[in-house]
Amino acid sequence: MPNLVNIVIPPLPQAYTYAVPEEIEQDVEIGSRVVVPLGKRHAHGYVVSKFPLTEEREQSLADIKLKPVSTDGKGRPCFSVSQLRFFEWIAKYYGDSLANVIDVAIPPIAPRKFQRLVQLIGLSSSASLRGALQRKIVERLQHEKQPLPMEALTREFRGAPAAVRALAAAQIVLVTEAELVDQYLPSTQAPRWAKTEVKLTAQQRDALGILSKALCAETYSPFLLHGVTGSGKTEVYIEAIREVLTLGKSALVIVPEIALTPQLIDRFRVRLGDNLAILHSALNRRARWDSWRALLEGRAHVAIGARSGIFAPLHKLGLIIVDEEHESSYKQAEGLRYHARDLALVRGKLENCPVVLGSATPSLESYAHAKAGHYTLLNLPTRPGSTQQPSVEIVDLNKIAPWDMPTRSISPQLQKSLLEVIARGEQAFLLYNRRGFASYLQCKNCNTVIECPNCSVTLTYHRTRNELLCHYCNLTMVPPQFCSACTPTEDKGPGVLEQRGAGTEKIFEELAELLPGVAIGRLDRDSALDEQTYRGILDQVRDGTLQVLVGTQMIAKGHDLPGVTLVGVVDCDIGLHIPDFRASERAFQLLTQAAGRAGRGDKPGRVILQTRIPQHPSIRHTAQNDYNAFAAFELERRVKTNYPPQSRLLRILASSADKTLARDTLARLRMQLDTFAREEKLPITILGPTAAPIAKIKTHWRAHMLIKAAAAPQLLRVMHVLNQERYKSKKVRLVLDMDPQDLM
DNA sequence: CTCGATTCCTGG
DNA sequence: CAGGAATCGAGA
Repeated sequence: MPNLVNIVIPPLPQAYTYAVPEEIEQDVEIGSRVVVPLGKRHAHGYVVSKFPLTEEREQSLADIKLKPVSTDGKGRPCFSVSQLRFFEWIAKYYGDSLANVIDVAIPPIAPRKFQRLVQLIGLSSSASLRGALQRKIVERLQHEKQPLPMEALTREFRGAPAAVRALAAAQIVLVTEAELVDQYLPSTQAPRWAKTEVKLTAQQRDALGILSKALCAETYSPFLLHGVTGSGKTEVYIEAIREVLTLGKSALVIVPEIALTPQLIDRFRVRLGDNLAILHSALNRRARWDSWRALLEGRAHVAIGARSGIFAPLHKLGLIIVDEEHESSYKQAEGLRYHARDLALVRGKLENCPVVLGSATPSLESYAHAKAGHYTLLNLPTRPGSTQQPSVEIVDLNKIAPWDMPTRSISPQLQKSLLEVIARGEQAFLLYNRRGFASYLQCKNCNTVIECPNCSVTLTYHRTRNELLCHYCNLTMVPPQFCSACTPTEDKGPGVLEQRGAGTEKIFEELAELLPGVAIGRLDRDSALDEQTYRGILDQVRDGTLQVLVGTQMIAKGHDLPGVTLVGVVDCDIGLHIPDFRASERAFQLLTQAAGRAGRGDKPGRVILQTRIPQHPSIRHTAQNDYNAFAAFELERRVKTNYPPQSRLLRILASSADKTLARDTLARLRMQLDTFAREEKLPITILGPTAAPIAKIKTHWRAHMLIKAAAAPQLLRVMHVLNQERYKSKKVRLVLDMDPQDLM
């Protein structure tokens, strides 16, 4: 009787049963990547279960003809059994297929690449060398300690292959075949600034002490490390990881994509050695696959990765760290909408290991868990050494007459501080969380605002490109001079379009006017097109080439630039008036993180918050540097309104090219769910359907519905019902988003 | 009625 | 997803 296996073949949602030929029995394990005949072709799949063919199985499989699996190569597993349990949990929780989870979790395999290496073996009495070329090659090899790739020799000397062949025949050189390992290789030498040994502060030692106990225990234990900006959370992480490694276990570190820089990696590598695998979407295919295999084969014991790093194949996981746990970018915004921080906790539970969530501004979800005693709270309330938290001043824009403003957006107070900072040779960050030059163009005559033809948003004017740009579908157009919506009138002529609302480009211009001769830079998605330019701009701040940097939220994230002593938030109110229950929380996090960029060196930092609502909790508590007060206030509001963390949410987003179909579909589903909830006595609240805040994106009309429940299991039952309906109409796309972050 | 295009459906 | 079957619809 042959053994059978269930194979998942992404993107096909279900599993298929195949027979295992006896010859390759040992090569087919859970997690093995196999080749299977599927219809008239061959496909790649993963083994997800293995079982013998019994009588009853034969019955249930009676109407299908079993085909055999085969392996390509060794058939080593791509993931472990415990990872499979994790994948199954994810599939169930997010209402997706196991196949899709595996597809998202496993990096695409890269074909192995080999290179020929040439090394010197025989003694090179020059007498035995024939020709100048052979002599040159031998000379070249003598200067190298390590074997040289054939490719390099060929590049250097024309006709090298033939000469090497001759040298090999004469036993002077040895040519070997080696697999080309294309892993991430940061600077091999420790960078100047990276300290190999660090003395922990008393606070850091205390936090580490509590963690240490848990590291030995082999049980799930979640921690919330609440450390103010600049308090040195990374040092605690690194020391904890070192302990994990001495226990013979492995550790996983998740950081936001934007923080996963060569600098950070060097910092870890200097202290942890080459034991490190990096998982990063910017790595090429082979490098990513190589990191994966290094972990799988136990050659590396620490993984650092962005969101998708949570799937890393570590053995004997002893610690999971999620840095900046409040970052909403940990939630995948499309496809499998998983939350890496939430999954870190799930994985910790499945693997029986501690999980550390770190942040200066914890999410309310994590704060609530800590407060309820579900997580152990670790505090780093101050910066190490003599470094102080910056002093914060709120500037109430209501109290300043427009004619007293040095420029439209810069207050006298901010101007004064900027001038002082520049005079002292220090640097300033200005946060303005909006791209472009003008948010929209409006007709002076008829007040029509230019909107994107595909999306229900205004087009932003970008002056450096001289284009109107849609931030949702990337449509660009040449800005028209006059309004096309109204007919020109006798007295006024055609409708003139006015620029309204500012963006970073506008603030940049105001600064240039205000501070002639000062080197000002801009950091936003438009100026930092790729990793390179992004690093470049920050390096210019680091080396003092730039004195003032204006930018979007990009400038608020994690940089440690000692020269920056002033942070100005040009308009704190952006983002506070959007229809999202997390608006206040996000604003507080952004403001506090931005403020945290100031005064990280020896010089004291200063923060200026410009606002028209100075009494707003997000702004007030940022100014007082009081996370706990803000969190307590906001949590109470969430309790009153029954939003997370008080409740759990499931969002159902419908979109369709037809203007009413999306909403009608949801209305029908709502009736169905109402009935279901009544019959099953399911305590849920359904909000909507309503048009989504952005009613149209890329010509598709959007409607949504929110389901609230006290706990996840109720939402999972709803999800199950909806999944039946999900693919019934091709004209409407239904997205089920568990624990949504984005409600737009 | 026919041919090519388009949609639908299945795969072990 | 890919391949084949079923269905559609324009042209003869």
